Amino acid sequence: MDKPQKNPTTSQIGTSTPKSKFEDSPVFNYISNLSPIESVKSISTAQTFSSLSFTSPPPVFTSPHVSSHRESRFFRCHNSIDRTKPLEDLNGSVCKEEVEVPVIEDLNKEAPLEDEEEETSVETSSELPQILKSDSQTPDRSDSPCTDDVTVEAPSDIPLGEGGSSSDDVKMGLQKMLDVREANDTPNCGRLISDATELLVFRSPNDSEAFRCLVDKISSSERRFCAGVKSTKRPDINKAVPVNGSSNENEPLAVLPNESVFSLHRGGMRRRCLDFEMPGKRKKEIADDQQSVCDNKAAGESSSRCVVPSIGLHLNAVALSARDSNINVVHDYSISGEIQKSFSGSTTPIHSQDTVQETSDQAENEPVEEVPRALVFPELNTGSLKKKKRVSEPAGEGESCKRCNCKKSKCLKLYCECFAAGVYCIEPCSCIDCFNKPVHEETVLATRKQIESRNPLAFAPKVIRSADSIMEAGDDASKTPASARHKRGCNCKKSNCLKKYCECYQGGVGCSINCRCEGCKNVFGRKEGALLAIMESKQEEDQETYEKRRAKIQHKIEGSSEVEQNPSSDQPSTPLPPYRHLVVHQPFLSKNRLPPTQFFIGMGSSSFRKQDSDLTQSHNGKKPVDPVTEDKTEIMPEILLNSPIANNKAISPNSKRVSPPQLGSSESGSNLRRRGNGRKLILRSIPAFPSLNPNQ
DNA sequence: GAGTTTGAAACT
DNA sequence: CAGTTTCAAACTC
Repeated sequence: MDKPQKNPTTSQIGTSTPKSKFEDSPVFNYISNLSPIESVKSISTAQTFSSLSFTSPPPVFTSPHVSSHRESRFFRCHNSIDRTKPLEDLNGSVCKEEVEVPVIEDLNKEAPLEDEEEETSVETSSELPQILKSDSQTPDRSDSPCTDDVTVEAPSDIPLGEGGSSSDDVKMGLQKMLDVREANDTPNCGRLISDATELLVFRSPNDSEAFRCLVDKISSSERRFCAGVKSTKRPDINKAVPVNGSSNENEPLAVLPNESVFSLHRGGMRRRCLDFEMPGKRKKEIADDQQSVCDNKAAGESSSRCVVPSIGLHLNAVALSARDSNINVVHDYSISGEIQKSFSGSTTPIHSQDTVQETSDQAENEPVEEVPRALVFPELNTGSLKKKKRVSEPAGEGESCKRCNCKKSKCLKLYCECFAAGVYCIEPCSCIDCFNKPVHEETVLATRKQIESRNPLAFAPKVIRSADSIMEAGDDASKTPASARHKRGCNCKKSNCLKKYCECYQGGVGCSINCRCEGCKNVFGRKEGALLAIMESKQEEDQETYEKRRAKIQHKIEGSSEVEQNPSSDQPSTPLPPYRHLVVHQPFLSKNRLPPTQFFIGMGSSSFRKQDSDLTQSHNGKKPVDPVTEDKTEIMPEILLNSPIANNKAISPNSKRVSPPQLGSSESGSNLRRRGNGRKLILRSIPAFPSLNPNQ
């Protein structure tokens, strides 16, 4: 992996522009082949999401893993990019902007270190970076949409973690950086955050909102280290390092974190939940103990925004949260959860590590952090159930951090949003008799397995987004980044797909052939078949013709859209999800890559979906084209043009349940590819699954 | 906040 | 596979 990656890394490092070169390069192709992930970076992020969206089969909470991966990815990307510089800089100058650095600073800040501590801190700082790196790497490997990133990071990481000498150098560099940062403390954090966010944004254009959330999280990376680390690891790390013994520390630290991270990513879901909880209680305690500035920030930030937790976990959640929301509210837990994820990875592994470090740490000082997560959870659990009803945020917003209100399902069925999202219930949940907690991990896993046995895609994101358009670039780089659609489609009869009752609408995607809805007026895209013809023609046509059509369609749409939509008049009436307008823009996207935000938009737009649906319809012929849809067809073309969207076709149009991704996925993917460029996207996402496990 | 509506999930 | 029931979110008042 590393070798091939390097090239990409360099290119990546360069910036977005280099990417194209990359992609073209044989090496890139080779890499892409290796991993399901697509090459395009900007898209890649999106892809990652999409891919992530599919829950990996792993016994553990797959979905969570995914999420964690994603997050990590973002980090990675960041890190990778910045990282290269920083590493170099370490020797001499320090790069402020790098994400990692900020983290380090935070750590230092948070926990003033004594002489011994300083060493530890140094190590810890190194560790942290390593962790980040590792995170990025590992996930990349598995998920690898960001293979490039991974490759980039890999080199840096290796030396840090493994090589003793290198580690020393790294430490030195880190310290320097820390020192510098300390000088700049607050400002740096801001910068770092902003920088990080920017980087992230650039890299992962996919879901604007989701992205934001991610970004926030990333920005919160500081938090993670501060709060999350504090709560879970941080203290441990700081203390643990010394405990372990200076000499040995290096290796263990480097190694463990990485591993843990990996495992976490893969197994992450659970932890994530844990993390969430952690934040609630632990943060405070930790904050008290350590007083870290970071915490303060975290607190302030925590209010922040988004919670992407679910995102990671489930695309659905992400999509939903992002879109619907408006979500400004971020739950602390979400952040913490992320943090934990990043660090903690799989529960067991994490624990082991943590426990080790913690034990040492505990011996020295703070017991609080010591407490094993499991322990923590229980408490949280007990309190959580009732405590809070949903926080001020309407449930919807909170989606990012899922909160449920289950009374009879014990949060062990898909009725439970938390469970469905692959996350544990947390305090904010108002569920009763909740079993979706770390304490009942076994039960949760068993139940999950059961459900998955019934429907392998049960925990996969409901809304599948494909970012490939770019990949397909062959068609048009400009094309919409990705289309999204509901995996199964909706079955709305009364809501006209204009309310959140409709999962398609809720997910911010248009209805597709897969939908069995009646009177569909989905603002994001009505289900219709007419588009097929267009699609086909589109494929046939040269890009130029394609674009021409697009322009025409757009014009038509612009003019007609209101009229057509009018039937519903819904658009106006129903608040459009944030993406909507974005979607509109997409069509316009030219070959030039869209800014991240744009991609986002595109992703969100359901319209693309329709294309897929249309195509599928033509093939399947399942649903007769609705009269309404026909009207829409005009609109659809835009979408079609824009979206290379992958089709779910993997999913049987009729069947409610999606065929298992794994088996079908590849096939479906092939099928998709056959049909059109757009379809590829879906398939790719599927491949990601396997990767997760193996990496572990 | 309580009650109703809605559609997915689960069950038969 | 289709129909029914259960469930919890979304929505309304």
